Amino acid sequence: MLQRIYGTAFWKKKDLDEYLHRLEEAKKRDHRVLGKQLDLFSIYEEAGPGLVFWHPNGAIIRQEIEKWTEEEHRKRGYQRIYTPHIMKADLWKTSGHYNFYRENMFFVPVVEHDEEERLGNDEVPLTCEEIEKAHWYAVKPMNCPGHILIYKSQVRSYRDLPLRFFEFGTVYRYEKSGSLHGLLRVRGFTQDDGHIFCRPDQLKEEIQGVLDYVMELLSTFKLDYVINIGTKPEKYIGSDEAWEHATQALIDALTERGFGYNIVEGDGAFYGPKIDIAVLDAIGRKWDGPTIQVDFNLPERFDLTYVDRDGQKKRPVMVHRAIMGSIERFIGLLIEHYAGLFPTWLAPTQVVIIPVSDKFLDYADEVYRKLKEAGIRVKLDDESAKVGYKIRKAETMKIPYMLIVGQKEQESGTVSVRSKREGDLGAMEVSQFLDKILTEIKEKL
RNA sequence: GCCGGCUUAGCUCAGCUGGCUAGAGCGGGUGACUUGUAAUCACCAGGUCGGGGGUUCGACUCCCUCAGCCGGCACCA
Repeated sequence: MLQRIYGTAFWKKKDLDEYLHRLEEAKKRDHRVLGKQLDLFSIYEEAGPGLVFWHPNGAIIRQEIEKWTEEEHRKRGYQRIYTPHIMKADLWKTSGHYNFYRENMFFVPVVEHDEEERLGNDEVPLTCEEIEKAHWYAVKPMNCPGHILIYKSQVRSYRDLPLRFFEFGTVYRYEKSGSLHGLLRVRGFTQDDGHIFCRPDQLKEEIQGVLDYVMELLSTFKLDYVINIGTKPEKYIGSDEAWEHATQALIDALTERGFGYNIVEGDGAFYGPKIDIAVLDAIGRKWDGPTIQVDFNLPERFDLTYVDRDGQKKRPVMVHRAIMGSIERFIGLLIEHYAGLFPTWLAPTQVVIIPVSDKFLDYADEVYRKLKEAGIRVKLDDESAKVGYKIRKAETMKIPYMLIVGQKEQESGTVSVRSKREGDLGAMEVSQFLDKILTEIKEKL
């Protein structure tokens, strides 16, 4: 009989202590725990593993991030598009996903059946016969084919390039059960997905544009990261010259911007080299998010062309890129990164007003209206409970600001400000507080 | 998917080697209290113990199986 024993060893007691401390810290920041505590999202056994339900609080965070992302894309010359969630299986044969990615895909059979027979029978979804006769759709695991169809919808001139399409593309992938992890690894997620169609000579500049955007994201959220370049794998398509050109474009783009990077030999996709940027979580684990991938394969498979200056049809280069990667994963990382205490612009509830007793409800309501009118996400805690209890509730929910109002404040027309970050800030005029918080929101502090 | 562990109330968890009507705290409801910077008190309602099957006089407890979760591996945004 064999008995397997697992263990983790440390050279010094201090290393072990640090490790244990880090685990404890990570537990406090765990996005799955905070997600429940802050009422952000949930996942249900009965709905399916890896499928996320965004609660009102989580939805606010997501919407704020999407708003920001959408605006950044617009500024950077992207055109927003929408594509369907299911498409015919044949399309995925053309794209090659059916062949290479089938085991990760969800399929939808379309069946003609006798409605009478089906009524009241939910035991067997499909008979073997029906499966044989069904024609199949696939739920999209990626957004590229949809973007490509739009590219192909008209003849493109070299003057049209680069063409940059952007979509919040929700995709579904049947990830192995053991790899699922809260929001960080799910089966249904939304990519901030974009595809750039350009001429080969535009490649480096386009990559730099994406890189600049990624850096804007990482600095806005103050995230730590590592940059990796994945080069030509053993199995690949496309000419060696094309690989050489594209890989060099990635390297040059990074070097000219002064970024360090690791080369991961053979880690490129079979269709082209890529830059992956891994974001670090609370315990230092790396999660790929931002990605820039050059693709020689799909333009070929879908026979994409543009008419060049000389009147000849030429093949465009395609760049797949995601800035956050997946919104689910990105928010998961943010929850851990901020330990649930979101910057004010993202906080689901930005301010809670706490009247000392019911006697001050009228004044509290007056303050509430003023903030509401200024566009602040504000709540009035009108429960007949002690101040200490209400403060505790707000602290637990990690609300950035509490405004305590009682006799003093009502008489002087002020509010007592308690900041989650800065502690007790004392009494101020409502307008003074508004200036402070509105600046904070605008500056994304 | 693989290896190991786990699954009891909305949440976090008790429940000894199988044996009376399965417990607590938080949360929820009701009432009282009218409160000054991290938990006021009392009462009440919530569970076919993850699903299915088996062993047994008897299963939350033992076995099988399915599902889900957790940790790790492998794979990926």
